[in-house]
Amino acid sequence: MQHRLVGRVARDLQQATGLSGADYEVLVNLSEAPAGRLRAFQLGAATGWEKSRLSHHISRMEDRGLVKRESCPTDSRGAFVVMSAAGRKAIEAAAPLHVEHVRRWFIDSLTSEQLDALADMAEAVMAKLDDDPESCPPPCE
Amino acid sequence: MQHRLVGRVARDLQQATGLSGADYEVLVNLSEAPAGRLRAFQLGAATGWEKSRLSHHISRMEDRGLVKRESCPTDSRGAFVVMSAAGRKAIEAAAPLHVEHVRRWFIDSLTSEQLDALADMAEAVMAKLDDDPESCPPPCE
DNA sequence: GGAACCGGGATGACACGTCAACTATTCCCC
DNA sequence: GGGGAATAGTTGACGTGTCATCCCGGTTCC
Repeated sequence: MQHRLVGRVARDLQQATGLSGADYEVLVNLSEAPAGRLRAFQLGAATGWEKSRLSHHISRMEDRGLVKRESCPTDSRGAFVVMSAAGRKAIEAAAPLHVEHVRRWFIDSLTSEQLDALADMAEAVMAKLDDDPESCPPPCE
Repeated sequence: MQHRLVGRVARDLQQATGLSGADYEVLVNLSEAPAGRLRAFQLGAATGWEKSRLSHHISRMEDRGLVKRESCPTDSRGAFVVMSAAGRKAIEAAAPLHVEHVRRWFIDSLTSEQLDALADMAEAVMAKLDDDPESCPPPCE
């Protein structure tokens, strides 16, 4: 069901705005940052992605003109990811639609008690994953 | 959380047995079928995958020797997917491990009441997705 | 000062999924 | 029985995600 739900919401978003779920997540994070710019590693932390995935995705988004890369003056190996005007426009168009879709397909299907219960479950599973000997993928800091 | 959980279980499975989640699903379905063989469309229905995805995946598994394709005598456009000896061995090695991992990371994190509640939620969302008028590309307002 | 090491990031190869054609066969109905 | 729709499956292009590897600048420590 998770697969179908996410697939559905992603398709709706894609069709309506041309943004993938990943694009959306990147742009949301950038739009919440001062001046729409973040260091790549900060963006990685915010999304929980590996740096490799992030780098690839930023490249693709750069090709489509949604973001730009800028070098960092204080750490010359670093890179900023900056939202372009097109990126800003895209996220502003997409956000309300996306919220509405999630509500329509997910939130409205469940009662608020169910949502609370679900949050508890997610937390329980995450806790289990966290205090594992060698589970490193997301929170290695 | 779903992403992390599935990722974790898949990595464990991959590392221990060399099978991906998709491989596993194919082999489980084949192993439950008489003679370890199914028509491609039956396998598609069982997994819920599109035929294209199935075809691609079967090709990859065929390259690795886990399954074979055979043509169907009664419908010459059809194809059987048959588990090979290696495939049988792989699934028999993987199944108990996989069950144990799912239990460890998921089932044991939750109470049985939570699991029941989760099943209800999944059903509710699926029902909503099912009785959709195929929400048209143009936000049919 | 230089070697070893670390952290930020890029890159290439590859697995996976989806979409859009395309082929080939079978079904159905006039 | 002949032609169009439906069915079964394949293929190619493309976007996405992971892994391993490399590069390069900064730190640390001798």
